Amino acid sequence: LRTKLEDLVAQRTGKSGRPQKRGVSAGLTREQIVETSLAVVDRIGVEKFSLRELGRELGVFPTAIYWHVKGGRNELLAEVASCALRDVDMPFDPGISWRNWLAELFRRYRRSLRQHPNVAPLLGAHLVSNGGVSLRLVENVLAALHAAGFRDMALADAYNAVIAAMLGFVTLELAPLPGEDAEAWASSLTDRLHSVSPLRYPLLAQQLPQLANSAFILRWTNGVERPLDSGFEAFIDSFLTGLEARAGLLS
Amino acid sequence: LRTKLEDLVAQRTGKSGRPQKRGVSAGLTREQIVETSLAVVDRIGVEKFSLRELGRELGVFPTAIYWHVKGGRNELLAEVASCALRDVDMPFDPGISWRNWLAELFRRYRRSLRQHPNVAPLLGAHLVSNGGVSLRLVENVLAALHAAGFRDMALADAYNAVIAAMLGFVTLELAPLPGEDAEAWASSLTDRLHSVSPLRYPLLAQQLPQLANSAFILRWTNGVERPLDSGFEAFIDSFLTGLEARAGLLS
DNA sequence: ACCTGAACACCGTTCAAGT
DNA sequence: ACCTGAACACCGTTCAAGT
Repeated sequence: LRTKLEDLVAQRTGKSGRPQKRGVSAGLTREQIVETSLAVVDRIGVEKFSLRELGRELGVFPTAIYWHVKGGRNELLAEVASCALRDVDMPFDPGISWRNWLAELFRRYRRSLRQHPNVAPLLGAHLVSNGGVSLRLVENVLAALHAAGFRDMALADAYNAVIAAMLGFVTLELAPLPGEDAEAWASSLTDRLHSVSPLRYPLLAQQLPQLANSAFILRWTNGVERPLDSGFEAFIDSFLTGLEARAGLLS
Repeated sequence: LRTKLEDLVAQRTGKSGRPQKRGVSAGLTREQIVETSLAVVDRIGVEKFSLRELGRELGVFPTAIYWHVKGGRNELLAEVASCALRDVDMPFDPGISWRNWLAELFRRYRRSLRQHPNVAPLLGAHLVSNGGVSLRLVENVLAALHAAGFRDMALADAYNAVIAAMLGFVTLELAPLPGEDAEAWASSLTDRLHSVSPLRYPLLAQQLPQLANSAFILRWTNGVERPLDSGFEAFIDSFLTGLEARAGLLS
């Protein structure tokens, strides 16, 4: 029954950090909080990211954060997402072909996310942090598609397709492993693949050398350790070729 | 200091459910647990899904679940993911064109996930639950691509592109809203869009009627309330047209 | 204005104990 | 075999209090 007290003690004397400078302003700023949050997410992932851990890192009580960012954890993660995409911005250059411009955008987006892979689930699978993509980038994509000839409804559809293409592959490629029992899960998957029946799954069994741990659904390592470069290029090439064909039909 | 006691009491007397049948086997089965888990995820989403809530729903102590599923929460969510995709399976029919077969697969996948939209983040953004897609489905996709002429490395790349296309759009379309402050966040986004400068963002401002709440990054509602049917069709049409062109270059 | 400190209502998971 | 019950080590968030 005294564990509660111990909890309270642990609140300030966590293994690593602890609040210091008693009674004096720690001089927190919103930017500092967001940047530290990104660093923490980079280190432990969004699943395990907590305001208490962030407080430890900053040397303040976790509750101090709320004064600077009212929205708490959610708002912080949205900021982290847009922070990770700082460098993706790319002015649309009417000199270059719209297709090449989009291809370059896709590659830049992937390069940026590879610097902060743990942010991928935020961008790909949560509405809020979709706001991490800047309106400037949206405008530029619209400009590229406008140059391609898309208008009105066709523009909206093409836009949605482009954003899905930009986020989709990379979200999957960088999808995080299970937090704890990663190696147990990995070995259970390799067992399952090793004992795949060539009768029931002939192609899978035959192509396994090229596919195991290098293909979606069949891998136990994500894109950080094992980038899917050629798959990515195949994907954006297919998509953009098709989009070009679509643009050609626009009258 | 007595709150700990109250916590323990609350453990069995949660608002809704409570363990009954003292001392008698509750007759849990793994299937029952997984199906109830899916129902709970459908109701409250994976973020808020907890073993304690699941225990309440099942009328047992949350710790009882560990006897049936050793892996705890992670293993359960993986099962939930594969459970949600039960009906996606589709035999490859060599009679139909591989392109049409893939298009139909994409639509089936989307239809299935629309029945369980809260499962989308699991499939799109976490390595484990990628295992939710059955090996049968993998084999069939390989068969379709084999019929298209892809071999070896080109097959692996095409496969990765196809899976990314299948999951990517839908993951984004069904991305969940922020749990709590959804309406606060929504109104802040609408404000931001309403006050978009036509000088800095000419296309965005002009196309806003078609884009607001219907386009990625610019919406505050997900695909459950607002399906992006035509965007989806544009996406898969572009991708498949490009893939077809790629297949044509194969020698 | 900015932060501490206590408190509330949650979590996942382990493990001994009951039946 | 199957479940209870207690315990441990965590969470996010609110709010009064300090300075």
